[in-house]
Amino acid sequence: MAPAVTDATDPSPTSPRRPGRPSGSSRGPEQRERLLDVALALFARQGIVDTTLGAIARAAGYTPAMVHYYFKTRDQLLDVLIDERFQPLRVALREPFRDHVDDPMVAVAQFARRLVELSGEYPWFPSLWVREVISDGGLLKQRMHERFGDTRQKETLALIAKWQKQGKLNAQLEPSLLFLSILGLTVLPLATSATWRSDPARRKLTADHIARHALAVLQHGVGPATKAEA
Amino acid sequence: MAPAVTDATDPSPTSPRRPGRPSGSSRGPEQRERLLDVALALFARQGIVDTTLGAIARAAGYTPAMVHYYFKTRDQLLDVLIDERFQPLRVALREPFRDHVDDPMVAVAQFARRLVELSGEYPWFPSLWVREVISDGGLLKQRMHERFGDTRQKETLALIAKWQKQGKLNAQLEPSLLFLSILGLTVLPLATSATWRSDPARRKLTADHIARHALAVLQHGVGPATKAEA
Amino acid sequence: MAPAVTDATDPSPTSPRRPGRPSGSSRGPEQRERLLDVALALFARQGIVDTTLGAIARAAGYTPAMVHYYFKTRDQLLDVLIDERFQPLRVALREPFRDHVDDPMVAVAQFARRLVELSGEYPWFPSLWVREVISDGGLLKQRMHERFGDTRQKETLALIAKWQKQGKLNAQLEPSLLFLSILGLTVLPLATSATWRSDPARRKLTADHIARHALAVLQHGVGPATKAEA
Amino acid sequence: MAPAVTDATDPSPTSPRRPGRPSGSSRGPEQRERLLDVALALFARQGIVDTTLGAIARAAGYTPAMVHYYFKTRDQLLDVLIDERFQPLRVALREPFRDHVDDPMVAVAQFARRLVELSGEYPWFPSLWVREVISDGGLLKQRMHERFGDTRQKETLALIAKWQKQGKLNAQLEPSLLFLSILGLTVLPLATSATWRSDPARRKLTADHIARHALAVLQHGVGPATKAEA
DNA sequence: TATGAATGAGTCTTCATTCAT
DNA sequence: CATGAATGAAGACTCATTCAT
Repeated sequence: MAPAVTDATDPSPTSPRRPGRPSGSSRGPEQRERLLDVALALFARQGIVDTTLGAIARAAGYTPAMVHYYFKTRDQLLDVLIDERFQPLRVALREPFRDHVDDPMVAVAQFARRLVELSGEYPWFPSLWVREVISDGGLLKQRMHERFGDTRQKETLALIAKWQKQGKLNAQLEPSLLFLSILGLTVLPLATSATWRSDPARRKLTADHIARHALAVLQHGVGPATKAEA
Repeated sequence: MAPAVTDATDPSPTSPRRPGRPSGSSRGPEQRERLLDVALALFARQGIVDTTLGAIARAAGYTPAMVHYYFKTRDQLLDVLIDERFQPLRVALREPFRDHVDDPMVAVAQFARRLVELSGEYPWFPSLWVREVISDGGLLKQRMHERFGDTRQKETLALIAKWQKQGKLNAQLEPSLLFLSILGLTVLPLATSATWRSDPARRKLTADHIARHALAVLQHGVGPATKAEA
Repeated sequence: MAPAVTDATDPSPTSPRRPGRPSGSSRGPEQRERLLDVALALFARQGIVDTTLGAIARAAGYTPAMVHYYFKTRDQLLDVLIDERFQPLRVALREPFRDHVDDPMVAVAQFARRLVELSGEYPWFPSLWVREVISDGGLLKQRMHERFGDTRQKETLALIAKWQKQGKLNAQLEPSLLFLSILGLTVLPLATSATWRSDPARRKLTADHIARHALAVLQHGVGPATKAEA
Repeated sequence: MAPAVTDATDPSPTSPRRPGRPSGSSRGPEQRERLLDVALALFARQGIVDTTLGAIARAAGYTPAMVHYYFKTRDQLLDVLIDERFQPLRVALREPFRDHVDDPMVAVAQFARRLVELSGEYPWFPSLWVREVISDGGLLKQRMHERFGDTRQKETLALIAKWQKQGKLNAQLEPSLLFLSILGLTVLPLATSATWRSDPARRKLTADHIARHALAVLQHGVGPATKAEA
């Protein structure tokens, strides 16, 4: 048995050294990727706690033992998921605010749009984000915090405050809630969508509708258009 | 002893009859209430699936067997929770839109405020709502649907559309997303708050701040105040 | 009784008297008798091990605690059952062989008939006898042995042997199996009968048929009538 | 992957590969067989309901979890038992009546003998048959019915009636009770025998004695030999 | 006399995990 | 690489039993 001091904190998104074979070829273990895909899908559908390793294995056409072969423990599977699947999204989502430091409204709009886009590309994202990342007690919440604590948080808040002072953002906003609000207007509806199949009123809601709606609220609120905007 | 005979499906289409109770007072035994309280608290903190009956019992100072004494099965506990704790909130939340049929903005504002108030009064509400009611695969989602299917849904959507035509609501909104948006701006942040203790940037965020922020977004969007509103 | 929802499955034999008021009547421990009756009925239908004290109580319209009130433990209930319900039958069944010491065939016939009669009067008898008294591992087997070991067994066997020598009984018989054979031809079919409701071939089989059949076998075997008997 | 039968309910996206079994031999792992053997032995000795999976495991030298590994649930263990252990006996027992369609007395004799033989070979048979298959409420009764409903029943009864008309069988017999009678004369005594160790009168009763006795009754009844047969 | 409340002990079942092959 | 075999630990649920009232 291995030394068992499996440091879950190990942030090595790159070379996930497979024990034994030196892995000469570049042929990544596609099994591994497949398992990650399947895991994300099931986690998103049923919640993490409700998804057994056996279920993941079965859905992927493998044996439970194989899941352990690739991810020594259940915990490590989660860590890998965060490092290899969530982290990239996080990075991608930061861009709008980097590219438009002077025009927050543009940044906000792009951020919202990108959220919706990414959710289309990675269907597991909304559900997992809502249930397991932002929700209290979410299984990924603490983990993500540990892995990349919000280093830049203070700066970001300061930036938002500055925008408000400059009259570029609604001064009534709570800076620390800005991002969460955008998520709440985009990702939250998306996280509910699977059920929409059976809900006639929403059946035809596409990502586009959601994006449009979110932007409408973000840009004008729910009230009627004011004259200045008409 | 034997695995028992014929339990079969729960034959109580109506509210599970509370036997014994002299029926004078509707107050169940306080133990029962206590267990429900504790259950809600733990469910909200750790998620439903992660909370064993044993944990609930222990937290309440009893034995696991006693939980079964009051709620024959885990499933029935959930049902009771919905009927006795969630249902009342649902009813209370409908009022604003009943009382202000002609002024949707007032209704929206009151609805948002009430959400925040109720969340203060019932701290389990935001977390459970986000994780277990609106999230895909949430354990209460299907249950709540079964118990009170959204009868009035169509009418509500029609009403919203009417408001939009009357120029009382932002015409860009997706009617079916209106409520979810309000929830996303109020309940979602509240569902994240327990962790805020350790997040200095948000430590002082009170329910009031959240309410104010949500109203700000709902009334004006995140952009700067327009002249018409100044 | 537990506050939890009670199974609606139970088809209580008699009307489930709601307990409480002493009911005015001569009030012997009729409760006790009632419990014994119900216990026998359920034991016969589902087997002893499969029948919980709770089920007995419920079927009788009482609470489980009351069963303990009358019969301190489950074991004692069984003992009482043996003493008060089985023992009398045993005695009654001995008579034929006492009354016809000189004519075993008459005794046998009467014994068989009486078995069928008693089974009609005490419907629990065949089933319990087969499952719990003669079957290996039957819950009553050891108990009955302890309570009234077959004192007279040796004498009885000797008597049978004597009959055989006198040409009054088939000499090929194994004395120790005589009684069991008679039981096997009468009580065993009766113990199967409840199922017959759904078995068209046997639906109309009455106790009379069974008695007649058993006597036919006992008197002539299954072969065709020999000339001497014609 | 577990060898236990996978739930047909399982919605596994891909085909749930039944790995392992080389499919050449139909022999399952010997552990499985061993567990079945032990289960039968214990079921016969103590009754099915009284035998916990833990007891089976322990008696076989394994852990309870392993029983679940091979038989997903207690119920499935019973089903396997029926299919793999009872069914073969059933088939074997039919032969006599197939081979001697014209001479029922020969068939009956062979059937009785075979019952005794099989009981010697499979000591669990008599006890389980009496307690769990023919007894009302026996755990295997319904199961066996479901699995192989008595297709040929009607034909068999007709055949017996025919024999009676042809003077080949006692006309007084109830056709539907013929088989049960033979069982009652052979299997029933055998089902009692384990206890005979402690019963001096029966200690030396061998299967042979029982067979001889049963045949004696079946062929002549319990009465003395008639002249025609002398 | 009768019961509601409560529990300890035990059973079935699941699942992550290990390990020899 | 991959898996079948096996298990420890834990959870849901049941039930006989006790006890204060």
